Amino acid sequence: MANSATIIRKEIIKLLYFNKVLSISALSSSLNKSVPVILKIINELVEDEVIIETGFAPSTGGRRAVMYALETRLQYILCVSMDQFVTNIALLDLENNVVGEIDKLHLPLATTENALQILIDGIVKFINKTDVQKEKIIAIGIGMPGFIDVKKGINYSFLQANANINDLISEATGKPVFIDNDSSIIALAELKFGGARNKKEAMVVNIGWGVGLGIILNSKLYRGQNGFAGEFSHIPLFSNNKLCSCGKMGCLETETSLLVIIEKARKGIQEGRISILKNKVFDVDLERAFEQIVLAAKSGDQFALELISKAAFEIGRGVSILIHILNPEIIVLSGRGATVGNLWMAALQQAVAEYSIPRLAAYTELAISPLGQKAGLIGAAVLVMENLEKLNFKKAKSEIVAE
Amino acid sequence: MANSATIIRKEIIKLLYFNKVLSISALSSSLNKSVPVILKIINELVEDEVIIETGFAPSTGGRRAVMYALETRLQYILCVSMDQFVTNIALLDLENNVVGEIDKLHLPLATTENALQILIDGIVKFINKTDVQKEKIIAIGIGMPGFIDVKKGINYSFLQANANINDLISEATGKPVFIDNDSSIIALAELKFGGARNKKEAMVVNIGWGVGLGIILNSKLYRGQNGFAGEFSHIPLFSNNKLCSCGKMGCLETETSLLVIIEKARKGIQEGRISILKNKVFDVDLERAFEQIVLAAKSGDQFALELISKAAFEIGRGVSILIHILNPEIIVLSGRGATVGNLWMAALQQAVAEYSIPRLAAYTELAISPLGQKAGLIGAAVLVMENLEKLNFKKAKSEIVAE
DNA sequence: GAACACTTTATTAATTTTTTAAAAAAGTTT
DNA sequence: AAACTTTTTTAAAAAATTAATAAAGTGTTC
Repeated sequence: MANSATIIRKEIIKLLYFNKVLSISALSSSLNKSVPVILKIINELVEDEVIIETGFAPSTGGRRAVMYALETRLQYILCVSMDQFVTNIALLDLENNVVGEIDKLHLPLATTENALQILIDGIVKFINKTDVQKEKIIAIGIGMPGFIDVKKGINYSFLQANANINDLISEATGKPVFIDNDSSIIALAELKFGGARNKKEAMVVNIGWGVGLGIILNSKLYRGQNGFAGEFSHIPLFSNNKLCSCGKMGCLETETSLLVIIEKARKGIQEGRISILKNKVFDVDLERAFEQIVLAAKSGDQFALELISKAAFEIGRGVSILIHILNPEIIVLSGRGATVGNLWMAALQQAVAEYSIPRLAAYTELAISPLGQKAGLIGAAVLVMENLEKLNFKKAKSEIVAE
Repeated sequence: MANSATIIRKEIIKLLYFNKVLSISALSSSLNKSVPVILKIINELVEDEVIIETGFAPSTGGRRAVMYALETRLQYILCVSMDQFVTNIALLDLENNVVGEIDKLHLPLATTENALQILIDGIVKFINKTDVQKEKIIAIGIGMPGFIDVKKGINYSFLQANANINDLISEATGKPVFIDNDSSIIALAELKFGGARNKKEAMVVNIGWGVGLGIILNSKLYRGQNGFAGEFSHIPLFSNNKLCSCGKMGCLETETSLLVIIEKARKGIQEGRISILKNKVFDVDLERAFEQIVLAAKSGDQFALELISKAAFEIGRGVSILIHILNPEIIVLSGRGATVGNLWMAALQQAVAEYSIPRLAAYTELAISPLGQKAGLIGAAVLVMENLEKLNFKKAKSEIVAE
C-alpha cells in the first residue's frame, strides 16, 4: 500500500543513501514534513534495523543532533556498466563500495548475435559466484549504450529481443531490473556523487567510443519525450562529408569519439607521422589502443596530443551550443575518456571561449569527473535507488525482499 | 500569510484562468486535494465574487458537475510586448481578450538613449487613458528582448538603468511588475494557450528580428541557471566568417533572422535579381519591409521565396540540434515571422529530415503557432498569472488589491 | 567558574487540518 | 422502476502540524 508513511519511509532511505548521514531535523526540512512525523518513522526504521544511529552531529550552538545512517551491509545492488565493447558487473553496497571482484565481459554489442543471452548468463554466473547472500541483493541496475525506451524495456540499437529486456533478466535472476542509457546513468552518478553534486543544471559529457550526454535539469535527470534526450553524438556540426554510423553526414561523432581518435592515429602513422605510437598495434584491442595514445600524450608525444586536442576542441564547440541553449551551471567531463580529463581541458576551454558569448560562458564551470571509471557502476546503483518506490522493502533484519 | 488555504485559493484561480471552466472534482484531482477541501474554498471564492457558477457539465453517466469560472471582467492585466523596434501595450481581461485599443510605440531599443523612460511614460499614459478603473488592473507583465535577470530586474542588453527595472516601473504606476525575455514569454503563451498546450516538452522558436527560443520542459518554462537559456540565435553553426552583433562569427542569426532576410533582399535587388521587390524601399520601416517580402513570397515571387526558404532551412538545422539534445514532443514556430508560418514549413521540415536521426525526428511534431501576433501579449498575461502567489488578492467585490 | 541567557534538538500533548467514509442528491441506463 | 454512476454534502476518523515542554549544549557576565 502506498500510504504516506511508506512513501516517507522510502524517501528517508533514499536521502540517507545519497547523503550518508542525516539528522531528524535535516530530514524534516528536506522532506517538508514535521519533526514528529519523521521521528516516528525513524524510530520504526531503527526498530527494523534498516538504519542505525551513528552518534552526534557537531554542535551548532545548541543541543547536538543524533545522526542516522543506513545499515549499509544489509543490502546490495548488482550493477552492470556496459559500453559497446566491454561489460562490467559488480556488487555495490549502500556506500558505493565494490564488494568482491568486478567481472569483465568482452561483449561487442554490434557484432554479437546473442549478446543479450551472454549478458544474462554473465549476470546469473556472477550472482551464483558471489559470497553475498542472494537475498541481500535487492535489485539490478544496468547502463547500456543505445536508444532505450526505459518504460517498455527496449533497446532499439543493441540487444535485440522480442520481449521486455527487464523482464527477461528479471526472470533469469529473480530480481527487479532497471536499465537506462549509459550516458544517462553516468550523469546520475555525477549528479549524486560526482562532479555535478548539488547542481541544478549540469551537462555530463560521456567521452567514450561515442560522445554521449547526460542532461541534469532541476537536479533531475532529463530524459525527454521518449528517453532519447542527450543524443549529442549526432548533432550536425561539420561539413566534412564524413558518413557517420547513423547514416547522416557531419555528426559531432565523426570528429571526436575515441574510435575516431584511434582511427586517425592509425592513419597518421601509416602516412608517416613521427610519433612514439609508430610501432604500436591498433587493430586488436581498442581499450589497449586508447590507453597507448593516452600514454603517448602524457609523455609529451606531439602527434598524440594533437589528436586529443583536436577532438577536445570540437567537443568544445558542441559544448558551447549546450551552454547557449541550456545555460547550465557546470559541464562535467566523464566516462572512459575523462579518466585523463586534463588532457582534454585546455582545448575544450579554448573552444568554449571562442564559440560562446562571454556573459554566458562566464557562468558555466568546466570540470572533470572525480569518479573516473567507477561512474558507470555507481550510476547503475543510483538508478536502482531512484526507483526505490517500485521495490518492496520489507521489515528488515536482513529481510529486505523485493518483489 | 501563506497558509495552505491561501495557496490553494490561488492555485484554483490559476487553474481557472488557464482552463476557463472546471468542476470541483476536476480541481480536486488536479491539485491532489480532497473534495471537501476544494469545496470549502470554492464556496468562499463564490461568496467573494471572484468566481461564478457557469452551469452544469455534460453528464458522464451520473450527477452532473457544477462548473465554475473566473469573474473575468473584475480584473485586468496590463500587457507589454516589446521587440527591438516596436512596443505594444494592451489591457487583457482574464479571458485574454484585448480590452480597448492596443498602443503601439516605435521604440528602437538599441539606439534610443532614454528607452526605459519612454517605456514608463507610455505605460503611465496608457493607464490614464483607459476606460477601465485603475484599481482593476492587478499587475503589469512585460516581455522584452535581451539578457534578462528576472530576479534582479536587470536587462543586460537594453533599457540600461542603475536600478531594478521592475521597481522603477512599479513606482511610476503603483502596480506590481513582472518582466521576462520576449521569447520566454512567447513560449509561456504557447504552452498555456497555443501550439504547445498540454505538451510536456516543447521548443518555441520565436522568429523575429533575431531567432529566439523559449524552452518548455516538464510543462514549465525552463530558464537555466541565470535565466539566459534559449540563446538559440548565437549557437555556432556556420563557417561563413560573418561577424555577428554578439562579436562572434558564424552564429545562427547571421543567416536566419528577419533582419538578415531584409538585408539579403536589398543586396540581391542591388545586384539585379529579378523580383517584384525591385521597386520597393527597404530602408525606412523594417516592419513594412518584411511585410513586403512576405507579400512577394505569397504571390509566388521566386526571389522572396528563396530568401525565406533558405533561412527556414538553416533554422531547421538548428532545430534538429534541439531535437537531438532535448527530444521534445513539438517544435512550435511563433513570433512575428510565424504569422506566415506555412512559408517556412517546407524548408524547415526538409532540413530536419536531412539532419536528424529518423527515429528521433519521427517523434517530434512541427507546428505553427495558432496565436499569431497576440502571443507576446498573452504571454505577458501568463507571466503575471504564473506569479499570482506574489500578488495579494484581497476579498473581492471588485476589490482585488495588489501590493 | 558558576549562574544566566540563548540555541538547537527531542519528546509529548493539544489543536488543526485533511482525508476517508457515509449518505444524500441528481442523472443515466437497462 | 431498479440498478448503477457521478457529484455534492455532512459526519467521523485519521494524520499532521503547532505549540509546549524537556533535554543538552554554547556563550557571556560578574
